[in-house]
Amino acid sequence: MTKSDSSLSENLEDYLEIILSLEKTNKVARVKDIAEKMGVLRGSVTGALKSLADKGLINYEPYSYITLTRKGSLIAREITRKHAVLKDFLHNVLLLDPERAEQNACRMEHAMDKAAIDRLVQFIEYIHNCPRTGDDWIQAFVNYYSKKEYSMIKCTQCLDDCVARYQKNKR
Amino acid sequence: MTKSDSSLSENLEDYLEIILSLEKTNKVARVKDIAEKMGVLRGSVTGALKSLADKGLINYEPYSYITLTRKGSLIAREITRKHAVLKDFLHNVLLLDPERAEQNACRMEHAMDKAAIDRLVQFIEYIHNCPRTGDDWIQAFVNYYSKKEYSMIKCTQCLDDCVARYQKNKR
DNA sequence: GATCTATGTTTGGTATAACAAACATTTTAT
DNA sequence: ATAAAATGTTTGTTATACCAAACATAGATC
Repeated sequence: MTKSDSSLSENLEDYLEIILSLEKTNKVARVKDIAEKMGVLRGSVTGALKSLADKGLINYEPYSYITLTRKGSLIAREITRKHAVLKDFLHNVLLLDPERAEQNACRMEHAMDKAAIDRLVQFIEYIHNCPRTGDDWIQAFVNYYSKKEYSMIKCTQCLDDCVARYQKNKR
Repeated sequence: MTKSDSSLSENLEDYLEIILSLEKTNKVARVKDIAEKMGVLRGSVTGALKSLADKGLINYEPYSYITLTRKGSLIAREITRKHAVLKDFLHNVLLLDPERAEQNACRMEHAMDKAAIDRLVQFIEYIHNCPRTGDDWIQAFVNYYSKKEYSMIKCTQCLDDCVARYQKNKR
């Protein structure tokens, strides 16, 4: 495996991700649509496509449609998965608004390796499955961060509810 | 505020962060040390320093020592804070080993905006302060991710312990 | 089937960021 | 005080990635 195969720039990762999403909706990707989604001019896309083709990640012939190779598809799906996981965490756990979650996920997807993402997935799962946490615990986070002084007054009640819910679900 | 002021490349952010850390240990930063920490040759540093000086982020005269301006210091500390928060989360919450936590934090620090980091800080705090979670809950995450099948057998005991600990701390 | 329009490519130029190696300056040691 | 060593800078080249605008091709319309 040559260097150019293993190390993809963030930029080229973005191209792959976009090509995958276009493949899903349109079967194939077109330069015009890629340019639009990347926010660049069509001329800039051609260069990127040559680079991706060199690395064996897309099937590309000038003036023809673009599809991902097996290898390109694997990478594109990996990045798309990272994106989805991060957006889920930012929006549904940290409770950031959808736009901000999306913007941050777009950049973070290039910064985290597989081990970190995999562990984050397990962590999100843990929150949902552990009887001590769950969705209501996440919702209670709103009370925590939205108030200057966190009121611990309701903790007794909250803990009781948590235990009661567990007992109820156990049987 | 001109464009060059507000938008710093990840690369220049790294330089600022390194200059700050060198200032802390050596009062001033030297080209040689910056080059070493950045993993580039000395020649590459000079160009970056000119760029940072242009943006008013460092005090720089050829052949002289380098210090951060007020503005540069603010940005450098902001990035350093992001780095610390992320490393803490990756290592002490997701329980990634220190090296991997560090590597991921290095890249993520450029990807997350202030709102996302601030919310993450609150989330970490919430985990520590909420009676339903806390340090022992994080430790139990090890059991969750390290086993193929998560055993819910000990949940009753864990929940009881959690309640007992809360009652004990309350008085 | 020729023409027009949309789409894709090429070319020349810009900016960032690095290296290698020649060169300049500063500091250290004799 | 001078020579040597360490440190800092410059220059020319490379690679990525973009734009603008000229150019080429393909598809749609008449």
